Amino acid sequence: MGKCEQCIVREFSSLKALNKDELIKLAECKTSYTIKKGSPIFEEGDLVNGIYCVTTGACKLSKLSPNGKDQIIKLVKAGELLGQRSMISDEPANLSAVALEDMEVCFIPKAEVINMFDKNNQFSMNMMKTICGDLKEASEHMISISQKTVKERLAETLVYLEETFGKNDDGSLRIQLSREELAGMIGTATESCIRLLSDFNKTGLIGLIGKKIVIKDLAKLKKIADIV
Amino acid sequence: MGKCEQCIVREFSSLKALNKDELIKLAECKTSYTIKKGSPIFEEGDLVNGIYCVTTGACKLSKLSPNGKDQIIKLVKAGELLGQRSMISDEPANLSAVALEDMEVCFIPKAEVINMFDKNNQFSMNMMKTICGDLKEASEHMISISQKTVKERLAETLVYLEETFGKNDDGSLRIQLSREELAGMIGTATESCIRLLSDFNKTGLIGLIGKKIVIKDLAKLKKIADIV
DNA sequence: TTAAAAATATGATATTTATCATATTATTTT
DNA sequence: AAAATAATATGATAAATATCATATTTTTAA
Repeated sequence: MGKCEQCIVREFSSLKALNKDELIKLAECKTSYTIKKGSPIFEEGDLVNGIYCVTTGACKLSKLSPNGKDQIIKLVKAGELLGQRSMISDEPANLSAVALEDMEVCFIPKAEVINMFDKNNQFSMNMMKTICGDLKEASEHMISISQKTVKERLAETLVYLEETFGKNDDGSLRIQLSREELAGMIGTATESCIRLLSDFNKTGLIGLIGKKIVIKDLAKLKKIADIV
Repeated sequence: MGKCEQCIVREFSSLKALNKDELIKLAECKTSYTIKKGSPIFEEGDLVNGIYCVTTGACKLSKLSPNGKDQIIKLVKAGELLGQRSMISDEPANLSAVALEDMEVCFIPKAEVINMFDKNNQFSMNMMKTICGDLKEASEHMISISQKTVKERLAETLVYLEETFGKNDDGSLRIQLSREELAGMIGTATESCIRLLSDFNKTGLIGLIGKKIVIKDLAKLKKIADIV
């Protein structure tokens, strides 16, 4: 059983408010899981009776629509928590969490989280702030979908992916999304997404190495995305 | 100065967790405001140093986009709170709150809210649940904008408006939105919204009395919106 | 009350984006 | 390694929606 005390990722989430004793207690009640790329951590409709702390890897939070399209609401990376919404609301998850790469996550049962809420105000305040941040992002994402063109949203998303997940040695985006997943983030048809990537490639904004994407002109992409 | 104890709307928000003493204390520190239809309660960029409790009336939370369109993120009605996101995040508001009808609101300063967070866990838990609910709604709204047609979204919104705000004696929607505002909720051009209302009118789904809208076939609208 | 302004309505057209069809390339399975 | 499958790519078209123009109605202000 790993020690939460020595786990650096806790510094990046609400858990940073916990003191030594609380971390020791946390280490005793948590369960660690390894999740293979493509596997779900939880699925739409599951009762998530606690929260997951992502130690390594990243996942997507998405919802399958009746027409078969998977809309990606948010990407969650190492250091972030997962499942708070469902746990706090006491409702089944409205989104599925699926690993985009191999992951390690720690599950913290609800009773323990609630206990920490009660005893550590800074922890609950941090959690509130995180959720408020998510809410702000959701509003902005909504406006972006409703008022920007697909081209602008693709540019915006590519910039976000590079700035959030970094790049490999060959300059390609570290986080590997299929074209279908990228389309799901943008809220467009897969073909439209592929077509625009192709355009960006032709105009030198990006490079395409197989299915890998290299950002070649970040400044111009930002300009297209209208994020100055 | 009104007594919070005797104010029924508190039962509809996180404030329901407060006990008698807390309500008396609240009544002492709150400030009441009257807001005329069309006036802002706060605007994008304002630091909202507390929360507003809506006593009567309703308002829209919206964001003005660079192209001049006002995207409506959420409607807030009597009984609900306003400004939590900004207050909790300690950030300027990312949305403007503008009265859709004459309103009465009570402002509760941040210090008092934080104090209640610390002393009353149920209150902070309620607040978290509300914000989580908002987050869920935002996700669903996002999916709706990205995967449903304008027609489906208009149907969905009309159903929502009748079910949430009720109707007048003549059967028209109680909440009065301009076509432009309705378009802003749906995320479409005003003309497109007007055109579809006209279609719905011609096919007997709704009636149009001047600018008022009467829902005539709720079941069929729900079917169009795909909310069974 | 009348003139001016704003909101609603509708037609014509342009633009954006989705869909369908079909290659081409990459990946997996046998 | 070859066959099968899946992912990516691109063209041709259709559908949805935005935009522009202009008329009509409603509201506001002089």
